[in-house]
Amino acid sequence: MGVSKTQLFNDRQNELAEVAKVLAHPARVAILQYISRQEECICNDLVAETGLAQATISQHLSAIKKIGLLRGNFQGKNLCYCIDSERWNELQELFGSFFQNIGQQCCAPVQTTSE
Amino acid sequence: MGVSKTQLFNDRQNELAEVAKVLAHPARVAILQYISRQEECICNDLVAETGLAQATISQHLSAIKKIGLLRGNFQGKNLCYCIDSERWNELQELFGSFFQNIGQQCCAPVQTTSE
DNA sequence: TGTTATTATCGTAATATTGCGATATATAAT
DNA sequence: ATTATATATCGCAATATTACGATAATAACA
Repeated sequence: MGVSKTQLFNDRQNELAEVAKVLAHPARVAILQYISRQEECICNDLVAETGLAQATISQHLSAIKKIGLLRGNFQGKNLCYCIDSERWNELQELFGSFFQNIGQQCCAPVQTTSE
Repeated sequence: MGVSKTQLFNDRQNELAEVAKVLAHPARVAILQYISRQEECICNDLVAETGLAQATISQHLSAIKKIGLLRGNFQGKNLCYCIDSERWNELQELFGSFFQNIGQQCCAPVQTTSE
């Protein structure tokens, strides 16, 4: 098989999983962190920074782009990447409320008093 | 290849990716949400709830367990699952600060004034 | 002990991901 | 147009994930 049965789950669950999949590789985590640190966005410094091949970095970038997190624009001669901050906030909210909601309910102390 | 080069990244990046990998499937997202909703933890209701086979659910549970999020104890006759709330808070913090840190820096408005 | 119900593990097939070299595309400068 | 540099895409091999049926292990009860 190997195919996730996404139709069994709701949109929110599928979106959260989709985004988590992008964060599920340390290279992409590192790329996001690196891009955010740069005043001027970057290009293929990521190759030097991470030690991965250029083709591999490009692939990771396109995964990040696929969920709407990456913006690229030319600044003089270089193509500079940049995180879409609006989308970032959206995802922060998505994950934030996910952790919050479950955290509030999980392992609530069992009342052994009246039963 | 197909092997992630984790040695190129730091522990925090690898842990975040490891956890994200667990959240990267809607079934596991749904399982976490379902478990947290139940007063009494659950057993194989997840099979009925999700429509996945029992073996598949068990696999997903073991992925959740692998990152320390699952506790199981016998309550009467049934094995009942429960989220480890201490670990949950830890991961909430991990993701929270990840989103926060990048959110603060990303796409900072370029100062075109003095340059 | 034997039965029933629940959960875990094994084996396997289908599909997805990771990584990279090679190559194509795109942009800026010559 | 040509060259140099940066980025994207293709094709492939290795590995990982997903799903499930079959089967084993576990626990409560008769």
